[in-house]
Amino acid sequence: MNGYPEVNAETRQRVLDAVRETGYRPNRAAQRLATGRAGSIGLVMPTADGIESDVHFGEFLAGLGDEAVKHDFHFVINPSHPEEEVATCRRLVASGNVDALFLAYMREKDPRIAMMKTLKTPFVVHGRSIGVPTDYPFLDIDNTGAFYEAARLLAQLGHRHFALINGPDNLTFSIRRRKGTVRALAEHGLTLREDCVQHSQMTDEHGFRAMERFLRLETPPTAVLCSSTVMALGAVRAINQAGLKLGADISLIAHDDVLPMLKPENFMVPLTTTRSSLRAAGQRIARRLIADILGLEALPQQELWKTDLIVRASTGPAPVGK
Amino acid sequence: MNGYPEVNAETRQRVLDAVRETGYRPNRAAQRLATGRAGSIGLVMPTADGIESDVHFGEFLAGLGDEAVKHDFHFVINPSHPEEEVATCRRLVASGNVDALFLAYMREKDPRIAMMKTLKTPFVVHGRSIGVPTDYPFLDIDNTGAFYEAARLLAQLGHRHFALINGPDNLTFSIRRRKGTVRALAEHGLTLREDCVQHSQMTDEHGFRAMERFLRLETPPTAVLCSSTVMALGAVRAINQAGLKLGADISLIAHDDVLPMLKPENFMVPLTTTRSSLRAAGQRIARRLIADILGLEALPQQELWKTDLIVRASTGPAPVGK
DNA sequence: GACTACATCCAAAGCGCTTCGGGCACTTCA
DNA sequence: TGAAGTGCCCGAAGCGCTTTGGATGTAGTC
Repeated sequence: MNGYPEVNAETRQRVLDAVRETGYRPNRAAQRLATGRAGSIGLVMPTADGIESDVHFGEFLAGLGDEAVKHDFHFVINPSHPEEEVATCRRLVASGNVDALFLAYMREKDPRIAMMKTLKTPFVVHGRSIGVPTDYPFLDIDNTGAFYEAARLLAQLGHRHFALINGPDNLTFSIRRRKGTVRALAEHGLTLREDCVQHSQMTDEHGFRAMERFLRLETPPTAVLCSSTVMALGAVRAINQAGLKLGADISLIAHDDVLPMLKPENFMVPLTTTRSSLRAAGQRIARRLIADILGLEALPQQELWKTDLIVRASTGPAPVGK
Repeated sequence: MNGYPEVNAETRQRVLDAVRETGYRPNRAAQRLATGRAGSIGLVMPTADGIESDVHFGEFLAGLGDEAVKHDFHFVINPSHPEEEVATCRRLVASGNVDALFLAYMREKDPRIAMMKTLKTPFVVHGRSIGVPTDYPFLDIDNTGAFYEAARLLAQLGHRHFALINGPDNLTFSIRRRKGTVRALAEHGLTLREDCVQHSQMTDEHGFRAMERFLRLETPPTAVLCSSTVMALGAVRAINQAGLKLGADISLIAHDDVLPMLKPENFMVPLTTTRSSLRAAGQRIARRLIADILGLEALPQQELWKTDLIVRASTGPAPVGK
């Protein structure tokens, strides 16, 4: 069954027939015990009572799945309180249950990376940390670049007052997006005011609340960057509710993870976006992990994907006099 | 380490100390091989290139995780093409990799149930099938009742023309919701016209398209039932775009799975909903599965949760003359 | 003092698989 | 004709754990 070269074709056929008839499946646990491998990718899912789930997680998982199914791999998902991720990762690997680990939700100086480097289990990071040596395998999108270009476009359109509706402030993608924004503004002699920045889970409600808050400011922003189309949803609602015209009174660019659930082109005013498919990232990471485990093709260890800046109707020149 | 009663307290302490010092973790594969169990719940994730991922899946998973983390259980997720779910389930169980299986996305006469009954592995179904004996463990919400009551409320408000924006037509929750709707209408001498029904994946875009289509009809509906707040999002947009007033010209009730990402109370016009927390369902199912595996408390094998009908501003009396 | 009764500890068996080194039968070559 | 080689098959070892039936030592009993 395992493709040894010295067995007779006829004998092999007999075995295979028997397998089919009896519906035999090798016991994975025994297989793993004997070989040390069993076709599984481990991941830690941050969750706990009261902690909001993240839509993006499911989409990413779908991508991992697309690829995994092709090689008969499965996932071992270890739920964990977000505070205990390092310990959970270590335990997951030590349990000998997984052939490789996938790491996400990177933070600044993320301790998981150093920990993983001490082990021999292959891993790939989705995203990148900050403040630790960049010598680990990762796949990230150019968050800094994406938001730099988005902010630059808005600045070129004459906008002077910016706001940023961002993801959680401890995650590195948020940090980089902010950095990219600030850099673009600086080049135009502008700054991002502290009261025009929101960091939170990426839900509709947080987007709405943030935008509402911005619009109550003495000098409200005319240009808004938004870390997710889900947050943009809320932001747009707040804009409408305030009687403002998106793309005229106020411009907005959102990052689009290409969630099938919610497409920026279908917004009442189609959104200008920085785009990068989360699902594609999942597929790619699964591919790399599996190639690594199986010793197939050597794929690049570090990848930084550019995002697309797609201009639609939600951006326009700054309103005069603002 | 495994709590045998005959070992000296002092000896045990020595062992435990050693464990701590060396960071020893039992190999799960070996553990499973020896005991036949290893603390894992299996689930099959329907996915494939080109198949849209489902937001609801992630939320449900979070619920499972909340509970699993308390007992140090993990999940084994086996991605599978939706067409091959039965085979994948069988294989997952046969692989001896999971202590229990969780089944979702139930269809009519779902073959997975009969298959699982022939095995000894515990399982719980999320939802219920139709057309097979109801003697298997499940947790479902009363979809028929939910949509019956929602439709009845709208009928009582004087609505005569109904539409239904539903999930995929092969899933039983969709079938039951439709049945509940039809039943309520029948009691008021009304029918649900075939061209006022939409079955599709529950995304914003499908909601929008469906609503657009309905509004182009000669006699457009004034009352709309919607299987998800995500679809309602699109539907509401179409309503706005047509210049109609939600809650006045047209009434809408959506089913709310309590997704943190998108709250019906935050819609521009807050949505009337039938509510049942998907995450809570996940927690409960994990609880039942784990109790079963560990032989803890005996929990009910079949549960049918009522939904809440929460009236907000998206429903109102039928416009006169319609 | 011999014997039973405990309290502990330990060693062997076995979970189901993979790997690997022999071993058997047969062929080829000098 | 014997040695060397080849094709194929199979049995034994071992992966790291749990379980269990002694074995060992000590205390209590008559």
